[in-house]
Amino acid sequence: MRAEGLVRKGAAVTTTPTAVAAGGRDLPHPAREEIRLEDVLHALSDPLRLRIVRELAADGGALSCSHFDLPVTKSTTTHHFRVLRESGVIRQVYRGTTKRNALRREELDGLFPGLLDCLLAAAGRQAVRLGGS
Amino acid sequence: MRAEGLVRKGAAVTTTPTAVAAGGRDLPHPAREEIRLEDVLHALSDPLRLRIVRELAADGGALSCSHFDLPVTKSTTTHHFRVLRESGVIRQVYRGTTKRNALRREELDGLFPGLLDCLLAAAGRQAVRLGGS
DNA sequence: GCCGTACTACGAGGGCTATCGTACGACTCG
DNA sequence: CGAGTCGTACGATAGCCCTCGTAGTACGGC
Repeated sequence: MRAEGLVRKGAAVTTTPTAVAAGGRDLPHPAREEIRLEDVLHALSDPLRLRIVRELAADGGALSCSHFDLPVTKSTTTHHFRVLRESGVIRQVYRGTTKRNALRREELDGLFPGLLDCLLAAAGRQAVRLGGS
Repeated sequence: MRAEGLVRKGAAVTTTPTAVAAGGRDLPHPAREEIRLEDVLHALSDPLRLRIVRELAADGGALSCSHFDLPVTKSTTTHHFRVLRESGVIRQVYRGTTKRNALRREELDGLFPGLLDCLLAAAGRQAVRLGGS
């Protein structure tokens, strides 16, 4: 399928980098005031994303994407991190070949005091209740 | 399929206030232990459902579906209430031609202490911040 | 018995989401 | 430079979700 849209791209093509994802490699984050509760709840309503957030909170620092051993492919992992970033839950910063992911804890606490701790506590309780660690 | 629709309580039913309450129509609710945090968060990630829950919490009692003036049709309203019920957020009981909707506050507080209050507070803060009521 | 009210069931449409595979770009180290 | 690692972009697929309209059921009152 896929018509032969690309013909040995490395050959005679101009190879202009288009700088779309190049350049400073900045990632779009919502401003603090733009974070919406519904988006945060939706982001955390996925088991995989909730697990990511729990691990980030447990570590307290910044972890790379590859640090997580998730039962999905890299593409899907990228997708989930993007959802978390665009909802304002985490902040992503490039650092060499890896990316550092960290909770936006202070901002979230400012917007919704106590919510993050309540959610993490609830998730932890449920994990214990369901036989998890 | 409806072979069990023969409940027909019209006869000499005990009319216990708590059990079958006011009708032969029972609605399926998840047991307390079956309530999952992800489902609750997903249920509350919809603006309409979050609004319903806020009104229920503000009233503190049981409100009928038709009490809410939502910008959707009745079918959609039914759908949203069903999502809230099946996720364990609210309890629905028939009473005559109407249905009473109430938060399952005690059970939720038992499972996830403080979570509901945090969520309601966060929703209230956001409503104020966004110029709403 | 009959009608109005309150809500449900079912089916359909349109959009979003989760997942994957493949191809590609950016960076580091030999 | 070349190879390897880390992550992204794009296309595709399947499934879920929100919405609606129509038709139907249960209850209460006339």
